[in-house]
Amino acid sequence: MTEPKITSQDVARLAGVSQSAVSRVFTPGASASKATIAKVRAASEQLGYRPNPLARAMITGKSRIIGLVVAYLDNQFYPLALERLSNALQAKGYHILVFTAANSQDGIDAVIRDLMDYQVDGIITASVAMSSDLTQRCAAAGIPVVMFNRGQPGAGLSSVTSANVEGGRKVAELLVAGGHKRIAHIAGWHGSSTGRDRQRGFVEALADLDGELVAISDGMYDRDTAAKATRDLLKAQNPPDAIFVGNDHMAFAVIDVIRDHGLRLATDISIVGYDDVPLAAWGAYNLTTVRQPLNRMVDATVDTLLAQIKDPKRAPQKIEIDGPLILRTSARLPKDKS
Amino acid sequence: MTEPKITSQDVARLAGVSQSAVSRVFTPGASASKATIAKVRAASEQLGYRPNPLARAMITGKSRIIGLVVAYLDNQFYPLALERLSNALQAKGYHILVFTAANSQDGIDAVIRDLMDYQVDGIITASVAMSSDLTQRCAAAGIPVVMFNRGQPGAGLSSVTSANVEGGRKVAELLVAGGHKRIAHIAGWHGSSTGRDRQRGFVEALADLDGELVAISDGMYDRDTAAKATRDLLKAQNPPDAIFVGNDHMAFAVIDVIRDHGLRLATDISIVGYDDVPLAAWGAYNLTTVRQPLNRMVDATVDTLLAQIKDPKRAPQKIEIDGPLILRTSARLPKDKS
DNA sequence: CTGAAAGCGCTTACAG
DNA sequence: CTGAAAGCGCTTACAG
Repeated sequence: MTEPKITSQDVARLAGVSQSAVSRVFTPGASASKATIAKVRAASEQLGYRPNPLARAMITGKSRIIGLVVAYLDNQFYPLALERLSNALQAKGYHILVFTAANSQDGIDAVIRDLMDYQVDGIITASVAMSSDLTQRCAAAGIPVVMFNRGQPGAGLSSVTSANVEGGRKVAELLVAGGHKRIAHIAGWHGSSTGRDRQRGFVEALADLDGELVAISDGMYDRDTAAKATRDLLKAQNPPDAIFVGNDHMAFAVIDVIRDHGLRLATDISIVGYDDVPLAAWGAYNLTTVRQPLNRMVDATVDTLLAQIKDPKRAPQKIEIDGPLILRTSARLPKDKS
Repeated sequence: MTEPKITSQDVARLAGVSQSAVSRVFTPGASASKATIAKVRAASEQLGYRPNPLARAMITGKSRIIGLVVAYLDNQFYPLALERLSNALQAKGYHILVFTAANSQDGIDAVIRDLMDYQVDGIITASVAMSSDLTQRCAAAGIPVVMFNRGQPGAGLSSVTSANVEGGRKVAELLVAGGHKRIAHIAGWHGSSTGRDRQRGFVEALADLDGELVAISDGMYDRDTAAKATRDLLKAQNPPDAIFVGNDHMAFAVIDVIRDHGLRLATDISIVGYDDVPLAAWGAYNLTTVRQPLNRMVDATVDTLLAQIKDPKRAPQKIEIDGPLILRTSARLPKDKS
């Protein structure tokens, strides 16, 4: 019962024109007379013809497909990014081939190779790093890549992040101004530029301000790891009175543990996160955090990628977008602000 | 600087065989001698050849791409479903073309048409309904569709849901057994089978048990709508002592409002959700809810879809998977269970 | 502006 | 088992 596929041949026959004429009518920028256009449109309508994008892709080398590699979908930040990225790209007429990747280097490289086979016009990696080998292969294949929410040392790739060093610094300033004396940090994964940058800004600013940093550990962007780190901190003979947590997702786990111990937020211990995901604003957490301006980051990502697709010679861009500190109730405020 | 693409011609030349021989080596099931296979593999390795899936798709009509349409990414249930679905499909060698859809009928139909153009081998819609017109077109085009977490009256499409009617019933039984006297329901969107089924099971069971249903409203699967509905309920001269909320995502909003009003969960008012997303188990909410068995639902979805791709004449299946009530602390327990 | 023709990179009968 | 050839559904020089 499968309907036969309608091809440009069928349309040509019905419209009484050549197959190339049909193709031209559907190719933006190609020339065709009004009469031809009218005949072809009418015939297409009647038959329900739509050009086969696969055939088109094979010739032009442009698939209008963007590969999107994403991980950490349990952190609310990424589904939201995926949604916005997807909408923005769809609006520009692109389709999105999605890969969910565990964050192992082998897995990611295999995935990107697959993507390249499909002749994607560009690749966005969200929360994921690429090996420099692969980076070069993409460049060699002429496939632009932009990393979302992650940077990479060399100059090979475009990336869009928030101003993470600066963000870490803001948190240090807030905590010191709030009079905290024993400050700890449960960092984002050390394997990510994002985690390292936030930590660096935080630690440097703390040193500048003579704040006392009592402990640092790697939370791996993981709830359980962060929870365990928190329990360890609270077990100490002299527990911290503030913890800067590398992202909101971990900060929620930290808060759950804190409450479990009967401690009061802001009063006994202050918690600050990073991202400002929607959940951070919900009543149950009310998390003080640094906002990552998601919409602006997404726009920058899409703009950069499309610009590079349009002009393959365009140099990779490293874009950093500043985000504000959002004051809520999980951290004690400085006297003059409260 | 763009590298030229390696084709089967290049490999054939280097290996000293015909282009068809190269193709056969890469086509599972095609016959080739050991010697040929060895020569072709060696040459491919050396050149870094990988067959072009687009060209292959054009001939075979099988793209090994599955279209995935998803909405409501702010509800934690769906990103998780997306992740699992994506992983399961990737493991089977499929690629996933993702569309995020607002839940408007026009938008979804357009999206599915796009998907069909790309000759996807199958379509999964998550949390989204399809018009019967489109359903027929997919059938006519021979593209199997399975709806995830949503059913559809007619017999046209496969669907995988949890046992929603039964789930609603379980909640009614819990609430009545817990001695609640004024029970309200903030339902899932009436436009969704899922929302309607849960409500039906709940209302019917309540009637059977002589429970008093004081109010029903449509929460639209939306936080703000649910929050407003809750405020309205609490404003009444005689507010409810229990609310069954159509999914966890809305239940979190309901709980935020309840606490805002200084009410104690389970003591003053009981809240029950639906889904059992991870957040439901976190300390901040501890939500009593009906679990949707995500992994089993995903497995059933993938199995059904692949079976239908393999055998296009296979009849559509409507699969319902039972999920348990998860008792936490947001709802008062019956005496004998507490 | 328009048609005939070549070709994108493959798979698949068809002979041998 | 293997090669020559046709063809999937398009785009794009090339003439006219």
